[in-house]
Amino acid sequence: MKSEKILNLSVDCVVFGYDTNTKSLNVLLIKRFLESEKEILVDDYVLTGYHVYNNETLDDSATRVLKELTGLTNQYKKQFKAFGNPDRLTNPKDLIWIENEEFNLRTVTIAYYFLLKTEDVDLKDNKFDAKWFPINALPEIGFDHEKIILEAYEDLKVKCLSEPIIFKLLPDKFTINEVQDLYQSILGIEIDNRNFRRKLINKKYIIALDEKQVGVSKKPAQLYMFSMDIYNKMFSKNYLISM
Amino acid sequence: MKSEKILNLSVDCVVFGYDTNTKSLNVLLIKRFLESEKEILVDDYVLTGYHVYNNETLDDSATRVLKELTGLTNQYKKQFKAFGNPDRLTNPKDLIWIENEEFNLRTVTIAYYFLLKTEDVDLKDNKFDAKWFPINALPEIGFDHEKIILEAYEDLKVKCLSEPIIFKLLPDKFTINEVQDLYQSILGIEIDNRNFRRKLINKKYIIALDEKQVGVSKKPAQLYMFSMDIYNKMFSKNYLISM
DNA sequence: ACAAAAGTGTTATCAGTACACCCATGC
DNA sequence: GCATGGGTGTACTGATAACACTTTTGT
Repeated sequence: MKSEKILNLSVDCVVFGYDTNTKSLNVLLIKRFLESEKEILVDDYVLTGYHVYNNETLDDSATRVLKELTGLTNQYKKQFKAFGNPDRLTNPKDLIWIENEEFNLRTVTIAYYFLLKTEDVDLKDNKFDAKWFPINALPEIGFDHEKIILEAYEDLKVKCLSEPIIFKLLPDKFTINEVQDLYQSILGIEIDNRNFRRKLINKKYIIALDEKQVGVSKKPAQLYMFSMDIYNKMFSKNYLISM
Repeated sequence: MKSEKILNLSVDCVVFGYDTNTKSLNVLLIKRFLESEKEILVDDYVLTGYHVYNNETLDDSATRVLKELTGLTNQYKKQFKAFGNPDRLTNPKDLIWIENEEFNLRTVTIAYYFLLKTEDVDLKDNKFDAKWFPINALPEIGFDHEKIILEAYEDLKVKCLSEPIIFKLLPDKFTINEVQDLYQSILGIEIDNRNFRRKLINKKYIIALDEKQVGVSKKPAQLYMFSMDIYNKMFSKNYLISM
């Protein structure tokens, strides 16, 4: 089977990263720019995405797209929804853009989100002009990609309450306060520091290291790591009905 | 835009219903049967599904498919995953079957599940030979549809813990014990009746009616209903981090 | 010595869990 | 009158929530 693009099928990837300095949850977007002789026709940002090839799985497709953008593989990935409204690519700007690409007008996209460590991504000389944007300060966005981003964000909010995926967004070694800041950024809430510390430190899969922060200009904090092994052994399925 | 099938895109619907008598969570499947002169070529069950039309949304597509099978509209519906492995339709039996249909070999299906009241479905003279099967006693199933069913079931298990979707599976008027039985069927667990009653009756959106069961051969139970209005007004988003 | 962020304890309240018997009804 | 499923109360335990000050470090 020859490797051919499926013209009415794509994957789009919402790439989330967390910046521990600015304490903001960011999305990685690529630039879309097109001008004629006298005017700028398209100038905005979109998700990274591409056609699915006829001989690859949807998951592989998303993995490939992420790799082309960031060079990274083996990142946390979740297929969260398919978007396929007949009019999803029919804004005037999008129509102009599509003329230059091999897209079918009616394309269904399988949307994924990725969670990764901002520090792992090097955007110097990125061939797509990729840039991080805070989830709360998105630029002008093309296609229906803003909707896709917001639905990914909703899914992330729900999922981070019940699964330890938050650690995918943090460095391997982190402080308790960094975890708290991250929860606060994602959920948009305030959390009591004392209660949060106690709760987190009591988890067996949160391991205190023999290390403290270095290079900080104030009191350096204790570092911790997350152990997926221990977490998995704990069978953390509890059937708490809380509807 | 003329209404045309998109040959490499379909929706498949996992239809869940609950039988309060047998206390089993059921899935509605349709018969697949094909024979040559001398042998039976295909004889199993599959999900109901169909191509997406080029001028309809994915949601509309699923709604249409459900309506053709059951006559019902306005049922609870959730798009939960896309399935698109290149080899998902390539079992020998499936290849024989596909010859008779207009399917592309590489078809991506957008999978939905529906929750409805078994009593609302009339299977007499159903043109697809549809039949209910307990989720724990599925027959031989074609394509990759068993996988799709099991993933729908997993999603349902998780979702019923945090959202009141369980009532979509029950009659409008139900007893506390019916709700308990349903949770037990879905989750495969035992629940303490006294604790469960207290918890449920204390919810403001569970309303005791001025009615009891009729036509039962033992002590008739108090009937209750679920109020979506009250539930919605309660803003039940609580940010309990329980990972 | 000072600024900044790290780190620490107690109490009150609520929710979950475990557990065994009586009651109302239809037959 | 009896079999069947419906319905009830209490005590224990663990988790959450509210709340303010001291400590450590780098500069």
